[in-house]
Amino acid sequence: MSHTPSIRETLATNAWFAQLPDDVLDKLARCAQRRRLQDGELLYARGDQPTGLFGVVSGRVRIGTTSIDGKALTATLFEAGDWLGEISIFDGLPRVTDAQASGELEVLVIPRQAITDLLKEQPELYAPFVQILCRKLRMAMEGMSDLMLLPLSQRLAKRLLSLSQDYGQAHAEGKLIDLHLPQDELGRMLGASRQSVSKELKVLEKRGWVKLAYGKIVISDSDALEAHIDASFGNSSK
Amino acid sequence: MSHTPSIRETLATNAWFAQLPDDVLDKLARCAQRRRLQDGELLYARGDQPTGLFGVVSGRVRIGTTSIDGKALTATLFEAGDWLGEISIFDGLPRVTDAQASGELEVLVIPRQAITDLLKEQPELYAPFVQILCRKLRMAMEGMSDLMLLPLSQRLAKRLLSLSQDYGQAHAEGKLIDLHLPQDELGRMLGASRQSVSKELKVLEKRGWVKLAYGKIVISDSDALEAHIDASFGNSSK
DNA sequence: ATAAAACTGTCAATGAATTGACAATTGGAC
DNA sequence: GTCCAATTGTCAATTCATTGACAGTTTTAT
Repeated sequence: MSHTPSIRETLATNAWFAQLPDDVLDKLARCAQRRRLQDGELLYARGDQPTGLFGVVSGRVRIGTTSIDGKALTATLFEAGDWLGEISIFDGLPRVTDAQASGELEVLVIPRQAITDLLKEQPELYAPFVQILCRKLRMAMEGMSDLMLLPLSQRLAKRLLSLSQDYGQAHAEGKLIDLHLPQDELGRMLGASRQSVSKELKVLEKRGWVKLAYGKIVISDSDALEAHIDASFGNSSK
Repeated sequence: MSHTPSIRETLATNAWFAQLPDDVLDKLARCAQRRRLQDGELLYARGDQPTGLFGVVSGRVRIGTTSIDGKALTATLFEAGDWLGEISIFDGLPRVTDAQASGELEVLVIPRQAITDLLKEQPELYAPFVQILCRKLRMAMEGMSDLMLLPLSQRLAKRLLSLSQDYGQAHAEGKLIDLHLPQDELGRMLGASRQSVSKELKVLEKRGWVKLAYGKIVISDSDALEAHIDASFGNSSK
């Protein structure tokens, strides 16, 4: 295998960290540690005291919760380059969600202390964190309103488009989403059962908007999906 | 009527602003303006460019969205002493929600420029804002997971408890919630129809946990409600 | 190459919530 | 007081999604 990047290098590859001044990066790199996890292992669990901020080096982290009766929900998936765990870092309160390795995972951990010290010294570094918090807050609010106001069919279309934007690869017949993302995980992201997701996907396929394969989805007509999201029901017929 | 408090005084009555240094408060007070709105008037609408940060002096603000087909959702209600509109202030992006006066409303407006200038000069003032953002983010995530995982009956119980904590007044038979909060508004907060809310409320009443009256709700057994929230279904029978 | 595991498609039965409709009640305006 | 508007209670019909079950397919591990 080739050269393993140093912690300092890993930090610098992230768009968000790259904007920080060099000396800050050095400092963070010095207290950061690597950690490896197996598939399914928990980075942290709901209710845990906050330990640090995590950066995904390779692999994927599933952020979610599981209710008493076993029902699960997935809020987000984080990939290489993403950072997670800020909320508890800032307010010091217990974790709201579980963070679980989905597949082999390698993360960088920056201890909470390091972040809070840094912010005390250079409070102007709050600014970029505030941007992140705002973005997450917007996403959460939009997700909530979608959940209340849109039927599954439209939530699915929306999620497919967003996945194709984030992870889509060019492909002969459209944009290919080739995450390891089974329908039942999609269901957990949408607040729906695996069977319902399967059914709705089939509908979209029959309309020629997507193509389905084992573990893969190709978005072949994103314009149509886009239109589908905005369509209210009433105005389609009559 | 009695003495109308100055803007400076109004600011100081808020727990959050009161923790700011005096000179900062003076500065903010100088650029803040009062604004009065009629019932139903919009403070801002989804998609608007951000203008300022709003503080409720008297009355109530309904934060929500309305979808194309007229379905509405209420995310929060803000009362006197609450502040709203931070997200757009920080990231400069358009409003995600509508903010609508519910009843007569008086607000204080601090222009965006004033906040951003202040933060540039004294970035340590980010800290308290970050706390607010974190709290909202936690609430949003919890709301989302409730929406996906809990049946209406439990979401309702949860909301009633939280309303009684925030606004409940002591009362002979329990804690009285006497907001002007019709069942159909409750429905918009819970992502449910007015009829379903009515039905579930009746169930709670029959169990003796709440008492219903026109526009009022008395929480008579909050422990039972608490227990109801945690109860998964499977384990009740069999 | 084969078996096991993971994933997908589909169906019938069930349940939960919506919609629309209407009657009954309450509060406030005049 | 009287009337109107707002709110509540309830029902039947319907839509939407869940659950459980099972067969078929694809991948992965050995």
